[in-house]
Amino acid sequence: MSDAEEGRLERLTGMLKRRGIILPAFEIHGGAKGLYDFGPVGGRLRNKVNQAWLNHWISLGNIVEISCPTVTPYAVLEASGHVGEFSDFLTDCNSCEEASRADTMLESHHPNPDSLSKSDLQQLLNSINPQCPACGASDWSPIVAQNLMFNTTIGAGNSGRPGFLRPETAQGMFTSFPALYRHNRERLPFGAVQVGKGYRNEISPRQGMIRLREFNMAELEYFIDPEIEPEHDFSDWSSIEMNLISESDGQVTMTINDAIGKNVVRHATVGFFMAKTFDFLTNIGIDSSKLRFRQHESDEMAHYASDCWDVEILGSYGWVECVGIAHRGCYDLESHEKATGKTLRARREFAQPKIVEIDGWTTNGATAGPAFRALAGAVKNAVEQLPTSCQFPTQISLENGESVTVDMEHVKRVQRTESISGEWYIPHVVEPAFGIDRIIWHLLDHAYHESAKGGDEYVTLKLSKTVAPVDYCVFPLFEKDGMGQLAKEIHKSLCSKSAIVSIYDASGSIGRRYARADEIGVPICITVDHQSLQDNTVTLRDRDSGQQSRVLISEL
RNA sequence: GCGAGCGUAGUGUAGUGGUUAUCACCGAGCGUUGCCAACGCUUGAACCCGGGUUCGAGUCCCGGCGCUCGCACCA
Repeated sequence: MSDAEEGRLERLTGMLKRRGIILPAFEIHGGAKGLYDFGPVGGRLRNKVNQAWLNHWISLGNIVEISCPTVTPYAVLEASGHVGEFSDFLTDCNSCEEASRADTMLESHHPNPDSLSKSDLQQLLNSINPQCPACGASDWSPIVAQNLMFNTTIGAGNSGRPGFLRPETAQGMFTSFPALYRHNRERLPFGAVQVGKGYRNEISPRQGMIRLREFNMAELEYFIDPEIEPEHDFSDWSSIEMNLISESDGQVTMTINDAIGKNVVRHATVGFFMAKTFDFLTNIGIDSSKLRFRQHESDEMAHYASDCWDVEILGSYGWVECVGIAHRGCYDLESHEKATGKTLRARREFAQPKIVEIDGWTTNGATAGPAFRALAGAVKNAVEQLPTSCQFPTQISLENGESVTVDMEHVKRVQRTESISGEWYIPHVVEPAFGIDRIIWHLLDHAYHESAKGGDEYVTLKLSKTVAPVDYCVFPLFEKDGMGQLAKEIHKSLCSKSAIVSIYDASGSIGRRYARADEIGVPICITVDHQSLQDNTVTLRDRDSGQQSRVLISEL
């Protein structure tokens, strides 16, 4: 990062803290790494982003919103693979005892240290022996694997059982698949969305909002039948060229439709969600020229995924992954099925039912049991192998070499016709997963504009109207002659409208008040002046152009 | 935390140690209707988990987990 960029970043984070958008949490107690507050302005911003996200997906028509607990029993995350796999490789500085991630320290010495095994990573660490980012020493303890989940105990004392705070919202959507399936009238495809908190006990949180220990995430799990070719309409994006970094072709620019046609994007539903994600991000104010899709390398992708694209956004910390769109196959549902023995499947009917004839023998438990005692199980197995034409009594030899006589009273005929009308299969899942905090960070980063105004530095936060935390500021030119009162009335009537936030501000010069409003990105300022008292009009000032226009109060 | 009771399809349930695990509603498909839970045919779905006793466990025993009710506590 250049000095100029570093200066901008410092001024931006300073402004965010000063104006109550994003600030370090628990600061009066010394703060806590990786934990941030959304302040009085940021809280509203976060909510609007979450809401815009939900609306964006729910409008597809086959998506439902659910909300699952963050406290999660051990067994759930064991089944999902998180207990075993979800860990980072950690090494301690022997000089200052600061823990660091071995892979991140070696990033400049290996193309993808994240993919290395523990022993390879240890070898690389030994040969490079990097400096400790905290104290500068080069003396490291052996690498240990550290699980990234916050563990907790569900219930008190001896009756408590182990659990974790969820590291992602997804598992709750997989475990409630049967309810979702039935709710959706047993028809695929459908999806479930959830916004909420996730927790990862990061070893070294840094870069502000980029790596957090408690974070806001928003995930869609979209369930599809792998045997049905997906049909998506890409006409909305036919003229939009997207920046793609593909595993095989490197950096390319093409429409999403072409990318699917050329198999750069391997699955149409993944491509569809990439396009929808592009829309979402640009609608809320991400600069499309600072947005790219990067395909995971084979060694970077989770072993079960068949294709995965990250959305990376360019900001003060470089290109940062903010969204992951993964084709997860049947891995998740299958894992929970194996762990629980419950059915997590969807059904497809055959065009024609299959007819299966069953005709043979089995034992009659009520007579064969007492007759053969300990051998009853083996006799049953042997009898079920007998041909339909078998005559009783008959002599049969068992697996253990013994020979028994089976009478007619020990057996019964099994004869029926089964008609099999369909089959059960495990749906595949395509999952777009959004890091809301990272997206909000980049919204702010992209919206933050510095300019010179009369020799002073002037800040405008050019947030999109869909996410701007404050919709209107109402200013009386002066708080006298009834202007203050009229302005308060306007403010009050705006506040009474649902989903509208207005701020009343009468302190300081009018220019200073515009500047305050611009700094938190208020799109429109309303000013009550002398003329307002006579003709019931006010001036509307547009944030980005500074243009003013007069409108009737009744038309606001 | 204490005491009592209970865990069978999505829901509510039946099930003398041997059934292809009952019934109803329900869901899906097709048809007849045609506007606020209609009808017919086809079809789908379950014994909480783990041990034990037994030739054989939904059923008996033990442990775990969960739920309900009362008491205690509580945002």
